[in-house]
Amino acid sequence: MIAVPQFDAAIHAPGRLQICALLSASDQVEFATLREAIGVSDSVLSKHLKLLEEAGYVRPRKATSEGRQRTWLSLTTEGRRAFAAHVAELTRLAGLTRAAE
Amino acid sequence: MIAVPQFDAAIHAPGRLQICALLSASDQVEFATLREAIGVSDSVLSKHLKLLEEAGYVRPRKATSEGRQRTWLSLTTEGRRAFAAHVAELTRLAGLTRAAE
DNA sequence: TGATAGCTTTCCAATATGGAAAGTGGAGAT
DNA sequence: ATCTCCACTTTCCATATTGGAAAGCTATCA
Repeated sequence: MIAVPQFDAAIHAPGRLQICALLSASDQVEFATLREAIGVSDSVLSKHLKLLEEAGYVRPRKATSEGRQRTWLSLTTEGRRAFAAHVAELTRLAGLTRAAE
Repeated sequence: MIAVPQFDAAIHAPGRLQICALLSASDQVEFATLREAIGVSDSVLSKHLKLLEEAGYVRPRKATSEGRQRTWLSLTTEGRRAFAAHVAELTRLAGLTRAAE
C-alpha cells in the first residue's frame, strides 16, 4: 500500500489555500484586494488571516497610504516553505495518478 | 490579479482526497484496506464513499471472495478526470509559487 | 434457521465556516 | 484635544462538516 498523504490543516482548508496561493504569487497583497479576490466578508478573511498568522505563515504589515490605513499581507519564510511542502505533497498525488495509468 | 483557484468540494476534503489518491493509484481497492489506510471508522469511510458515489466519482463492485463479502472500490472515468483536474489546479498553484520566487 | 461478516444508516457531539453587527485603534479634520 | 471615519477585529449566532458508536440490514455459511 502506498503512503497516504498528510495535509497541513491550516493550509489545506479551501479559503486559506486560496489565500496562500494568492500570497505566494506576490510579495504582498492588500487586505481589501485579498477579500475581493476570494469573495468573503471582512470578518471571515480576518479570521483566516489570524489563524495563518498564529501558525506563523503570514505576516501583516500595517501602513498608512493616501490617508488611509491599509494592511498588507505576505507569507513568512516558514509560510512559503509550508505552502511549498503542501503543494509538493499534492504534486506527489499527481505522480500517483500518472503511475496508475 | 491572478485567477483564484476553485476546488471541487467533493474531492478537496482531506479524507476524500486521501481516498481519491489511493484509488487513483490502483484499479481497485478493497473497503477494509482503504479504511485502514486512511485510519477512519467503517461508518466514516462508508459516508465518504457514498458522497463520492453520488458525485459519480466512485463505483463499488461487490463480490464474494474466499467466503466473505467484499466491496472493491474504483474511480469512475469521471472520477479520474475530476481528480486529475483537481490535481492540475493544485499543480497550477505550484507554478504560482515558483513564479513568485 | 441462526450466527456472523461486512458494510450502511442513524444518532449525537465536536469543530469549522460564514455573515452580521458591535468593537477597537489610528489618522485626519475641526 | 477630541471627534469622526475607515479598516480591520472580535463576538455572536446559524449552518455545515466530520467523526465515532451503535443499531440495522443483507448475504453467506454452519
